[in-house]
Amino acid sequence: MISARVHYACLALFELAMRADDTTPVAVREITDKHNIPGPFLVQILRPLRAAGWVQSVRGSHGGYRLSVDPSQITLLDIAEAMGCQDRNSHLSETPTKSAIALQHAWDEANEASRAVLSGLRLSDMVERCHHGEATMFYI
Amino acid sequence: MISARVHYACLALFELAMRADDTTPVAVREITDKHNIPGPFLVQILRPLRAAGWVQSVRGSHGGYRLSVDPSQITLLDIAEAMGCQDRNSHLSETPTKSAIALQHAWDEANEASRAVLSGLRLSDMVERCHHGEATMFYI
DNA sequence: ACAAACATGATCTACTTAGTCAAGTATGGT
DNA sequence: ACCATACTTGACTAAGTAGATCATGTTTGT
Repeated sequence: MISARVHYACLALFELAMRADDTTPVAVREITDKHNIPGPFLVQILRPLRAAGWVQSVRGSHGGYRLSVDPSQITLLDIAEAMGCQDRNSHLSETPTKSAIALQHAWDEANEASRAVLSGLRLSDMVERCHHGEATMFYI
Repeated sequence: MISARVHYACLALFELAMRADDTTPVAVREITDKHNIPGPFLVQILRPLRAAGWVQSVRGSHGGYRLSVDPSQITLLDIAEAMGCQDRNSHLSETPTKSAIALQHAWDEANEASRAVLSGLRLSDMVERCHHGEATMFYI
């Protein structure tokens, strides 16, 4: 359900958010090293993030990336959707039966439930969680 | 998130559940015709359903399938899991960072939310929904 | 000029899903 | 006994996606 792209994108954004007070840009290399993200893969993941206006890139020597929005403005759902993953969640034909429609509603409900969770988690929340340790924050 | 296999499996089980009072088995052909399921594909979908003990097969002429459990005993989550879909939901390496752990918790939460929806929908509920029409049952 | 670092587009491989096929086995009707 | 019907099993193919890599170009600081 969650692709590696989305996961890596989130890790990169966390990293940028955590270093947002420092004005010097963060090199791709620093992120891939710290989070074990396969080298040039992150580059193509950062593209949609830049297209979404969430990060800025600085070219040339000492270049890198910088967060360009407030971390409380982005949710995990936003990130997941920006990465343009394929959803094969519609199974309705042109002439769906009652069963198929009822079933599709069920899938939609389930999907909506997980989207609700992700849309409730902002980038700022996640950064806070990382700083406070994870022991007491999950109640599942 | 929901594969065609799971969708088809549910449709087949709906059909069997709706005709459970009739004791004559339902031929695969009848199900594929009614629900536009590609021919021999349903056959291999019925296999895990039989393995789970939810359907019985009758061989030979006038054979077919019959539901062998109470429809209130099976949930959509049960069906989805019985179809053995791949989950690529764990993104943790051997030495995960705090960020990766916090993020994985978020994915798990989202996943759990949708599982909760599916585990709340029993086969009997779905059959009822099909019979009553779908207008008033969803509140999203 | 040179090196560091981002930009872009093409490409490759492995895996999963969806769907098909063929040969075999069991059962009921004639 | 024979035959049509219908399930059983396992192998197989096709297409699409995710994950990852590479080569080449461009920008900027020293």
